[in-house]
Amino acid sequence: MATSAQRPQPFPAPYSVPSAFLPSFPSYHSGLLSPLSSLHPSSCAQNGPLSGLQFIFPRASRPLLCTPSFSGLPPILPQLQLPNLHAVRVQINAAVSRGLRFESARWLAYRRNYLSITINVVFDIPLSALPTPLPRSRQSVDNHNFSIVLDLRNGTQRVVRVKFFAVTVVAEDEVNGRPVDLIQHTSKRDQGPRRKPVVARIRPTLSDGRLTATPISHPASLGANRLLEDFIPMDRPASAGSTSRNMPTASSASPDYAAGLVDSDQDQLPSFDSLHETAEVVCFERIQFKRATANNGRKNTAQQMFRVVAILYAAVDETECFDGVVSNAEQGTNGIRYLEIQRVATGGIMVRGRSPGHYADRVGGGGMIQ
DNA sequence: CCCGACACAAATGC
DNA sequence: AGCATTTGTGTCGG
Repeated sequence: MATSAQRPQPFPAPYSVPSAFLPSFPSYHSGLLSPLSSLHPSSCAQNGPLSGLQFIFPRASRPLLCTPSFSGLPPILPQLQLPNLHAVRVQINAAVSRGLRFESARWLAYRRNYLSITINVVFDIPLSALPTPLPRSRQSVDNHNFSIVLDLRNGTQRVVRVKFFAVTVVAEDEVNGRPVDLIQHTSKRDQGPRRKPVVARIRPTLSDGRLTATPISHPASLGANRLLEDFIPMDRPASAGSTSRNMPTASSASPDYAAGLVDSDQDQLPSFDSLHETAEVVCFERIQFKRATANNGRKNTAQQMFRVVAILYAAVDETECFDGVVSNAEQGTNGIRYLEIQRVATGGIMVRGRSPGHYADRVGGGGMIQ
C-alpha cells in the first residue's frame, strides 16, 4: 500500500453501530446539565434520540463525544464530611471524549492516537449543611470546610482537614488491576517531553443555586494552545521562584513531577481565560496508552483489555496521615498526601499497537475507517 | 506481535 | 489563498 494512500478518517469515525451495541452514557445519570456541554464554544450538546447516548457536535457534523461509560466502584474510605458531620457524597463524571471507537462490540484505541479524557466532580451537600445565607452562584466553597474521617490502626478515628481536592486519570489492566501507563504529550508530540497525566487540583463551588458543589478546575491539562509551559510544575506561582525554568525534562524534574503528582493549580483563585471561566471539567488532552493490549486479534489467546480510571483525591497534610489506615493514596509534593475518595472506570478497551492498516483485513479486527 | 522513532501528508488553524 | 501547526498513520529496526 502506497504511503500516499488516502488518509483514513481520524477518530472518531462516523458512528454507525447497531443499536444493540450502543454504549450507554450513564456518566450523567444525575440529570444535571452535562458539564461537557460547555467544552467548546462552537460545539453544541445534543441529547440524541438514542437512549443514553450523548453526542456533542463540533463544526463538522461528526460525533465528537463517543465515550465508554464510567462506572463507580464500591466506595473507598475515607469518608468525606462537612464540619457539622454531614456526610458528603461525591459523583465523578468522566468521559473519554476523543480517541476511542466502538467497534465489533468493544471499545478500541490505538496506542499512538490521542485520547482526551474529561473529568467532572459533583459534591452532594445536604441542604442543612449549606451556609446561610446561601453563597452566590458559583461562589467558591472553601476547601477547608471539608474534612475526612481517617481510620487509625488503633481502632480510633481522626478527622483530617482537606486542603484541596484533585483529580487524575490512570489506566489499568481490566482483569488484574495492574497499572498501565498513560502518557501525555505536548503539542510537539515526538519532539517534546512526555509525562504521566498530572494530578489536577479542583475547587468546589456552588453552582447556580443547585445544592451541589461543582469543582472548577484550572485549565490545568494540556489544552489546544498550551504548550511547554504546562509541563512546568505549578506547585508554586509561576512568577515566583526561579525564572520559569524552561521545559524541564522528565529526568530533570522532581520525582513527584515525573510521577505526575504535581499540582496543576495554585492556591489562589485560578485565573481563567475566557474560554474556561465556566469550565467545570478537567480536560486531559494528548493522552496515549504507553503500550498496547496483548494478543490483539489472536485466536485462542486471552485478549488483554485495559480500562481508564478517573480518580478523585482529597489532599491532606501527610503528617496527619500518621498511623492512618489508607487503602489508596499517593504521595505529592510539599508534604501533601493524596487520599483517594472515589474512582470510576470504563470497561475493557482494546489497544492496538500498530497502525490501523495493519488490522484492516483481520477477522474480527474491524476494517479501516471509512 | 509490540514498541519507539522517523516521516509523510491530510486536516485544521491563523 | 498560503503557510504553520496538529495529528493520524505508514514504515522500519529492535
